[in-house]
Amino acid sequence: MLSRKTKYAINALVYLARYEDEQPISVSRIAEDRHIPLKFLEAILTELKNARILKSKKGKYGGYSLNGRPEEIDLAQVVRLFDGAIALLPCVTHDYYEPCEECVDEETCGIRQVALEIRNATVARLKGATLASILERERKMRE
Amino acid sequence: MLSRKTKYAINALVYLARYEDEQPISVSRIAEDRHIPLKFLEAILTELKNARILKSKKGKYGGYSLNGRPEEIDLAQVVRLFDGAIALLPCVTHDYYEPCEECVDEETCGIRQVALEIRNATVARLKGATLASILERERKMRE
DNA sequence: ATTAATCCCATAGAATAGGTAGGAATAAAA
DNA sequence: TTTTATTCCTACCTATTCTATGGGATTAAT
Repeated sequence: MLSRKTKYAINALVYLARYEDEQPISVSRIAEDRHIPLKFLEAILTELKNARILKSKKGKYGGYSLNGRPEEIDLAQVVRLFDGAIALLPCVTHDYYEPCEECVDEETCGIRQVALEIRNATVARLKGATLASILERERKMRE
Repeated sequence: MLSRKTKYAINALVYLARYEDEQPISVSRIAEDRHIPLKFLEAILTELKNARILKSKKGKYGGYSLNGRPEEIDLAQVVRLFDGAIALLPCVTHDYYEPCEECVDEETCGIRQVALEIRNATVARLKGATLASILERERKMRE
């Protein structure tokens, strides 16, 4: 399951994409509109900024903006940032690779194969889930 | 990522399937062979027994046995038992269903669709990963 | 009786999740 | 130049979950 942090992050990003032309948007506006604890969201947006997914503008009338087009920002990036590896096992991740401590022989590990297939399928879908595509889906469903 | 508990459980189950004709097998044997902390494994096998995935025989020469054929026991059952829901969001699980607190409109939620597709694909693969199929994969790979 | 198991209950340290508090720095507007 | 609205920074806090460990009661085969 995704952590609250990740879900809040996704919600905030979708919000920013939706009101793209009103950027920069303040943390407090997003927090109120999406019912996210203010200070918690502040920390989340800071992380997104450090990861260069968002950019910020300080001072009055400042706030956060997407650092890139909604087509370029996808859920794989966000999930990895907050929840770490997407895979079920450390030995099938690309970014966070580590052997399984208890794995006697990685080459012939039957669980590993399954985990690898699941990872590949999941990553592909998360990468396909860009902010743009999420907004598009929502638009279609509202009809 | 799967918890250690789940990984230990899977390892123990594969071990039992592999030495099916030597059942019942004691906790201490599995713990030593697979390098799992004894008392921790004891608790894990108790849970598997309560879930009727294993059965036990007390006293000398006792131990644990699979409660069913290796074709009938799959990773979806095990993962659900120890790590809970497989889905990324509570609103797309079957067993543990809960709405997302912050979700304004579940019907038109764009993230939900993605999460649902991922869940379906993942569950299908985990259900396909029976103990029998895992052993079969390992056999093939050793060639 | 002895031995080798499971069963049962309680405890505990470490890490993580989720959230809070207060104030400094910055920048636009009045 | 003061006010106002914002991000930035640092520190803290609590509850829960994860990963175990310890001791002894019960059961059953030899």
